[in-house]
Amino acid sequence: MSSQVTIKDIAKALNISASTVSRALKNHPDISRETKDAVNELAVKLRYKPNAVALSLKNSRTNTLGVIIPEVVHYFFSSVISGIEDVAYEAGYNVMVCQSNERYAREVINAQALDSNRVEGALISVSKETRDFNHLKNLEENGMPIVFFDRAPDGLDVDRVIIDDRQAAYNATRHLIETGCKRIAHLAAPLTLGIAIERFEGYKQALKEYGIPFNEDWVVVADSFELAGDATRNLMHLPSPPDAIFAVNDMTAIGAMKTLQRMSIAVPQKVAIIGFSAGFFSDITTPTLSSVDQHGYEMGVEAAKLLLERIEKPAEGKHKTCYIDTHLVLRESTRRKT
Amino acid sequence: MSSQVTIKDIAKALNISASTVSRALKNHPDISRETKDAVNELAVKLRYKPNAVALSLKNSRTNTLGVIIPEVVHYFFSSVISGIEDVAYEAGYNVMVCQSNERYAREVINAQALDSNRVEGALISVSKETRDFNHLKNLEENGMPIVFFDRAPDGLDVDRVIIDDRQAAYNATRHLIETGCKRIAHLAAPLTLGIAIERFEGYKQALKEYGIPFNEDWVVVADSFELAGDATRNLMHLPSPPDAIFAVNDMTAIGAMKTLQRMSIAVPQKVAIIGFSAGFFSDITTPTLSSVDQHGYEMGVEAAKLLLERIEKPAEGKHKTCYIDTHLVLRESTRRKT
DNA sequence: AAATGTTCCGCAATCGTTTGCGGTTACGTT
DNA sequence: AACGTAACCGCAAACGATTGCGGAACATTT
Repeated sequence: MSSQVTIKDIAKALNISASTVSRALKNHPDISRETKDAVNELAVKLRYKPNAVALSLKNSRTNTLGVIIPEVVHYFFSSVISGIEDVAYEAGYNVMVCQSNERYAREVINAQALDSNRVEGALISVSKETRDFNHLKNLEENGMPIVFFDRAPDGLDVDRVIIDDRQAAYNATRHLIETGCKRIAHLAAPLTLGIAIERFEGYKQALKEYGIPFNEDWVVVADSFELAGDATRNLMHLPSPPDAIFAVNDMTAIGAMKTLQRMSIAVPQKVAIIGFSAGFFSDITTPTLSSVDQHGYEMGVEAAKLLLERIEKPAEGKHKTCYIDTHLVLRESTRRKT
Repeated sequence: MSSQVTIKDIAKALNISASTVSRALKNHPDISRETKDAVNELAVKLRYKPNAVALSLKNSRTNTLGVIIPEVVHYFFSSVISGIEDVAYEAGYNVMVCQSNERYAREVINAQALDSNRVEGALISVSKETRDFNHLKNLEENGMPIVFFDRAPDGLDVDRVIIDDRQAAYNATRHLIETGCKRIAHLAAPLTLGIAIERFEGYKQALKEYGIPFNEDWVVVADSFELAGDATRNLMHLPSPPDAIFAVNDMTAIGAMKTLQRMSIAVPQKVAIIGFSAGFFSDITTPTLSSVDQHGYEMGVEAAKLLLERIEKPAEGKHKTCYIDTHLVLRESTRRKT
């Protein structure tokens, strides 16, 4: 019952050797028509399925891609997974998804699991906690192709598919400026994350280019719905409160928006808000949220493609950085250009 | 470089047999202290990692759980995955996630993939298209333990972890009634899905018990943000428009809410709305959305636990249905009790 | 001195599949 | 009658790790 049908079972039942069965199933010319027919008939009758595990061992090819992401429950990351899955599926690969839950320790274990399971390549977005990349370097030194997406380790020569965070942040900030905002706050992510720094830099760059003085008080580390509440309240109680907020991600932006509404501050008239990610809930808030679309699905597709490329012909020296286009999705939480 | 270190490599380097290396690594008493030390030292030096594929073949245990879900990009499903992952991880299992994308054909392929990869058990939520369950029955007949969650095949004796959809729908509808609504519409999912029927039944039952006549015109099949728009407009243009809407899921509820706002109909004063799922975006709408919390994470945890139980001691005859508690999350889109 | 025990290690089979090589028929050719 | 040649098929090794069994070398006991 519980034991799966093997090639040997078929062989035994037909009184032939396992090799013959194997060849018959692959339509090898050495095997006679009758034998093939008999084998095939019995195979479907017994519901024979090749044992992928045995094949993996034999071929040293698992046909599996590994993925390590911080958390599936974010629209952006699950979009990426969708993109990865579609490409992998098309190419005959399976996908093994691991979550780090934004924990470094768990990420290390995940990396080991991928290693032990001999996945043929890994797609990785590092956790917020991760500062040391040795577990990932080891992976690569062991010969595992890796493509990083969205969050890549800084200062390492690796393949990565990312967005131009600085540019995107610049664009978002510029839009606020161009729609008349002058006192622009930034809710940032912990500056351990490379992308957090990039976005912060883009923000500063836009201010600079438009001759708006940078005000330290208007930059607060707050990168979640919950944290945005306090941060926003504090900002609005400053002697000189901001008239716009650029948030490092959508949930933070929404947290800020909700708080402003509770304080009866009109969005976008008094304070404009722009987020980052364009998770689809940016569509459902009132007012709807302007945001930077990161195109998660696309990113997943490109990352998986690049990884498959690396698996086919490994490491031809140079590592590659692939940029995914972003674009501003302008909705109701920012003002219109005049 | 690219080839992984095996037990044989260690054996060769130390001029001992593979068996000895294996035993040394497992601290077998037959092996002398010195040999063990030598082996262990070399093992860490060479970064030896046991080949999980070879182990799987030997033990006929892959230590992997398979999951088939409609789409990861829904908060509910990704929550479930999180729950599953945490339990699996704790028990030393890996998780292989497949998406059906709500397509029957893809679900069949997914099932085959799980079969071929010899996962030790499967956690499945069927697609909207799926009417024929033979691919899943085959799996089970081949000895693969399966636990269904949320969406289980109707009329089949299987293990499942679900919510009491009828009761939950009843509760939601009752709440509308008790807060003074009298003309309650229902935006339903296609009635191919068992859970759609159950929710519809719960809705009707509440009406009946409170002596409110059932009005066919107020039940519309619409189960997405987009579909909710038209449905809601049509409903509100009826000679006798509803004063409340019970939607089969949150996105639909939000679609309805957005549409009402665009029609300048006050929520919840003119029309109250309650959704189903309590995805966390129910928190971010304005007004915030009342909903039925399905506890996705919990469901994942329970489903994984049940599956592990079945894997340990298989099919002791009876199949089990495990109900996850739901509860009403009352927020601003419904009226308050008086 | 012989028997017994102890310590340590290797042989070989196993999991399921593939594949090079060789072997067995049957048939046709000279 | 002897040989060549297709046409079919099986043996065995390999992938990496585990494990029952047996064996060599040495120490201890009688």
